[in-house]
Formats: sequence, structure tokens, C-alpha cells
Amino acid sequence: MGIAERKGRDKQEMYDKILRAATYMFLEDGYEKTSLRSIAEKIEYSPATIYLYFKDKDELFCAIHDIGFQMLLKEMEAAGKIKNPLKRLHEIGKIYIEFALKNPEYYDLMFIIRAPINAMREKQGDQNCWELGQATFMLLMQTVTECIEQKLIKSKDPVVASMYTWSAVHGLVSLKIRDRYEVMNLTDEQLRKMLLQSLDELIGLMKA
Amino acid sequence: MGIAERKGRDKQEMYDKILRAATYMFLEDGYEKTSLRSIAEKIEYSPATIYLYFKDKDELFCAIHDIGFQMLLKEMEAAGKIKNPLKRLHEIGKIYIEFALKNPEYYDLMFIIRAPINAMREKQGDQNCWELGQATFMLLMQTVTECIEQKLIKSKDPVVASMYTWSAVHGLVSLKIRDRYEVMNLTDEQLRKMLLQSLDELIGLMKA
DNA sequence: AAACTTACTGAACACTGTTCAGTAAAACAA
DNA sequence: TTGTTTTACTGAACAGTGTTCAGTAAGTTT
Repeated sequence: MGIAERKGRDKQEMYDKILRAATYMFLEDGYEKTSLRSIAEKIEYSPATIYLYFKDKDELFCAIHDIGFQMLLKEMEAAGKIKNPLKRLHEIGKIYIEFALKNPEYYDLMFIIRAPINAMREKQGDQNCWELGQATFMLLMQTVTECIEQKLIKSKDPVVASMYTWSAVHGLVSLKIRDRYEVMNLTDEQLRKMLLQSLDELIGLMKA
Repeated sequence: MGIAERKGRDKQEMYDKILRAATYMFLEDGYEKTSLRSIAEKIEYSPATIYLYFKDKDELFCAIHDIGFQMLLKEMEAAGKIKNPLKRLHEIGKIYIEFALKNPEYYDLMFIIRAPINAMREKQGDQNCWELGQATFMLLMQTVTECIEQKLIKSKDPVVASMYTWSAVHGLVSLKIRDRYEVMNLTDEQLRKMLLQSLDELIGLMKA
């Protein structure tokens, strides 16, 4: 049985090796400039080898997408410990914005680029692949629900309130990541302050 | 002088021909699946011909991006006529959302895809290319400023308020266009209603 | 009519994602 | 130990992409 175990370990190690190289290059050069050929070259294998471990490029990037969500969820743990749901909501927003500013490539892959979504759709029956995104959304939803129950915010519908909260914050960071604030001519630091100030203001508006 | 005029017209017609074919195929198949070779085939010229009229693919799509903004600005004219700035703000939001839902490919190109931004950056001195985006933002900014002046909304800083308003609405539609609402399992109609309801709620929160 | 310019092209270049027949090495069975 | 089967990997091919360039035919100018 030792041979089968060793082969299983070898397989997992190879999978991880490809994933690490891909992640490294993706963070370095961005999605558009990370090719399977360049990843293969980095690990000193043929491009065809990658297809023994991943169905296609989309599936490989889906795995990186999942790493990004695990990172985000880990950061969200801190917010999860805050008792006051309104403070928690605010903290969730801040962590989300800081995560996006610190990890723009991950954020892009998690919330904008279509590749991981394509890969998840192909695994129709596999509900697991959506669970990371759902976990993040559930934390927000739960927090918003508690805010509503304790009458800390004006909104009554938790789904709608979760939606515009997420959208607002996503809009803030995604317009930055896709370079659409250039019309405003701000430095990075000015922009960062403005994003956090916008969040503050939004939370202020939501407050009952 | 007739020859020079005729050659100028010919050049403009060729430019328009390429742009129309590109726009048609882009709206039909989306950005990812619209290649210069396929555009060239449609107009029955060689791919190399396109480079006589456009610097590269990014510049061609920048021209389509501009058409999208012209369309959006035209739709915004209706909102421009509303005297009450808060009602106008609400209408601007609605028009923005409806535009995105009706023209997802244009919206994607205008606010998410990097190609047009790359092309505009290359024309550093040419401030004209940013003016369409700025015009849209200026209408929002002006409306928000009037709301603040007339104490119709709580916010005091027009830049911040414009920013989170734009971001919120952009977030709503861009998460849809990039298929990130699938975690929520909603039909298109349910989603559309929810987007508009979120906008209503946001405006409600903003109200003084 | 000769010379020059312009608009266009086919082919090339360098790259991409993906597949497949072939092969060497590992594992298995006798 | 040997023969057979399986596995992991590869080089090459396929079909496609954006972009450039030397060559050419037609139009324009002298």
C-alpha cells in the first residue's frame, strides 16, 4: 500500500507545485500575462503536463480564486468576533476594502474575472465550489440581519440591504482596480482615504 | 481639390466601416470572442488593413467605448431636465442601471474592460478621450452638489457622496454582468427588481 | 510617360490554449 | 526475473490570436 500512498502524495505535490507556480506568476504579472506555457516553463515541465492535474486554465485559476477567498475569510475572522453588529458591519467593510487594496490581483480574480465562474459552472453538481463565496456573503447577511433585528439600521429587508452594502463596497474597489478613477486625478493615498471615507459615510447613512 | 476631398471621405468611410463591423461583432459575441481577423473577414479586407486606421485593437475598442458613453449621455439627457435634484439623482441611478441591463457588453467595455483605458493612456496629451467619462461623472457631481446645497441629502462632501453613489450603482450592475450574483440563485427579473430596489433604498438612506 | 505615393495584402513572427500519439519508467502479475 | 500493463510525461500538431513588413497594384503627381 506504500506505493499507492506515495503515488498519491506525488500527485498532490505536483498539483501544489503547479498551483504555487501559477499563483506566483499571476500575482507577479496579472491574469492576462500568465500563460500555461510560462507556468510550465517555471516548473520545468511540458505545458501538456498541466492538463493531467487541471481540466483547463479556468480550473487552475479557479483554484487560485479559492485561495483568495480563504485569505479573505481568514481576515474576516477578526470582524466575526465583534459583538455589536453595526460595528461588525463597518469592520467587514474596512477589511474588504483593505483586502482589495492589498491584493488587487486576487480581488480581480475573485470578483471580476470570469474564468473561475466558468470553471465552477462546469462542475454543476459540485456545490462545494460556490461555498467560499457564499460563506463571505453569509457573514455579511447575518450581520445585516442582526443590525435589522436590533434596529441599528433603517433597512428592513436583509437581502436588499446586504446587496447594496456589498455592491457599494465592491463598486468602490473595483472601479479602482479597473482604473476608472483616473477621471478624478487622485493619488493612491488620497483615493484610499476616500474609499474608507465613503464606507464611513455609507455606514453613517445606514444607521437608524 | 476634389481628389483630396474624395480621399478624405473614403478614409472616413473605411474607418466607419471597420468600426461598425467591430461594434456589430462585439455586441453579438462579446469582447473576448471578437478578433481583428474576424472583423477583417466581415468587411472582406485583410487584418493588416485595420492597422491603417487604428493603432491597435485597444484603440478600436476605445472608439466603441466612446460610442457607449455617447449613448449613456443621451439617455441621461432626460434626467438632466428634472428640476428637483434628488429626483434627478434617483433618475440618474435608474437610467444607469437600465442602461447596464440593456447594454451589458457596452457597459462592460465602458466600466470594466481595460482595453479602452490602455488606449486612452497612450494618448497622454489628448484630454479629449477622458471627457465622455468626465461628462457623465460631472452630471452626477453637479446633481449631488445641488442636493447638498438644498439640504436634500445628509452628505456634506460632494466628491465623497458622488463617489459612493456611483460606486454603489456600479457595484450593483457590475456584479451582475460578471456573474457574481449566482450565489443568490435569482431569476433575471427578480435580480432586476432587486437592483432597482437597492437603488431606491440607497436614495432613501441618503435623504436628509 | 515616368516617378512617386497610397492602400492593401500574404506571409511571417511570436504568442496562446488544448489535444494526441508515442515513449520511458514504474508498477503489477506470473 | 520477465513479460505485460499502467502511468506520467513529452514533442508536435492544431487552431487560433495581435501585430508587423516587404511587396505590389492602382492612383496621383510631375
